[in-house]
Amino acid sequence: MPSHDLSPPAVARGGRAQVLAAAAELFTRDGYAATTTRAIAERAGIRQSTLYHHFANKDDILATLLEGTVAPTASYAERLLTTAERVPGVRLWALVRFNAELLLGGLSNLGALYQLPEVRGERFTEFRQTRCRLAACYRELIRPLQPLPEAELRLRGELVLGLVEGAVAVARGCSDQDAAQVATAAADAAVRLASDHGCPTEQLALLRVAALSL
Amino acid sequence: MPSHDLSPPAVARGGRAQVLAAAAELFTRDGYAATTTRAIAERAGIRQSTLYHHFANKDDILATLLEGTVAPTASYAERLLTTAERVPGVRLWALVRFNAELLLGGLSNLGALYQLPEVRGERFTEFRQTRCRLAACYRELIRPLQPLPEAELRLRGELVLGLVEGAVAVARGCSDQDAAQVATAAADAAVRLASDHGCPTEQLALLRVAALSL
DNA sequence: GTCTATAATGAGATAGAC
DNA sequence: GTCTATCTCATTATAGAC
Repeated sequence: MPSHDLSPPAVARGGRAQVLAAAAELFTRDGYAATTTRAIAERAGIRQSTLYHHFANKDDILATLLEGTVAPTASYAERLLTTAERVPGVRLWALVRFNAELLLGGLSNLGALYQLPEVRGERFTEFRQTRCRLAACYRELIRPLQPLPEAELRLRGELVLGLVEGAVAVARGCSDQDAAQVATAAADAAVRLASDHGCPTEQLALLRVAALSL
Repeated sequence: MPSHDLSPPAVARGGRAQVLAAAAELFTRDGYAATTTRAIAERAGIRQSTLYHHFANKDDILATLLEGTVAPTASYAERLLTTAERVPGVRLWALVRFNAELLLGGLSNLGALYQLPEVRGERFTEFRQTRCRLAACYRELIRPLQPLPEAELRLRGELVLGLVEGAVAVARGCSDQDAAQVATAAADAAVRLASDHGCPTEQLALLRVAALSL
């Protein structure tokens, strides 16, 4: 056999992907601590003990899930920073929209799990670092919208990031709003939040078009 | 003895108040499910089983805690609605500031617990209803800032409320920011978020003064 | 890679003396 | 109103056969 797995992430029956999907649904619906490994296994169509063939423990499942949502967003954000878009706000809108859609659009609202106390553990170092990289990108996209001392930029960046991750809670509350609408609303709100002078609806419409064609 | 307790909520040694304070700290630090009744009791200076003399069960402790933060805020909000303040935004600023300070300023950041899956249970009906009343107040304070169809007003209200409750997560991240600063920043952000045209820093300064003297 | 079986632990809650 | 003692049950994780 080769020294590195060559085909691990294929969607197999009862495989890793099934377990992750099941865990995502249950973690977001019932909470992490309240979700038992039995419940995950049952939903994935395997026995509880078989989980430990795919993952080292329960934390490992959560960490995999979180890294899976934050890593693509950070990559997207870093690519975004290399593009030459002159109009301030367009890239921020695009990033928030991307971020919110990824968090909301999947099978489950993984964003709500970012705040979990368990995430302070060691197994989640990589996740936290990637999220820091993402936060830095947010700051770079806010900066041209509003000149701000570094400390205040930091705070504003965290508020915007908090708004995005908090949008999942909103989506839960408004049952008749679908994910795309909430993601768009979050992107609008983020741009408004970023700058002191806000952003009127007409200008926002232009921003959206530009952002969607990035 | 009288038919109703006449002096139950006094801060007694090992009493209800001690238990609540201990639970608040542990719930916010370690999470609800991960906090054991033993740990709460130990911190309150009593034995685990004695908890059940003060509360029916674990949920009962959490529900008491949550009702204790949302009820004063809803009362304040409803009083605010009866006052005659003409400048739009002043009352919204005041409410957000009050709300954020209460959530952040106590011993613990109870706002983070609002999103808990357990809160969907029956024991939390009263809490959820009070929070709905609070949300309605938020909408009434946003309305004069920005004319909006009812559905969009609803969404925007939820975003603002989410921002406030999410501010606790921000406060955790920025260790060098104290609660008052974050609360002020949240109030600023909320006013900016509420209206399409935002709110420049100078105008915000006037708003703050007016709000603080309400 | 999945299973059965079970170990090892710790949880919430109750009983009843003082 | 607090204690000691304990019940009952569910949990994570492991061992080892197939």
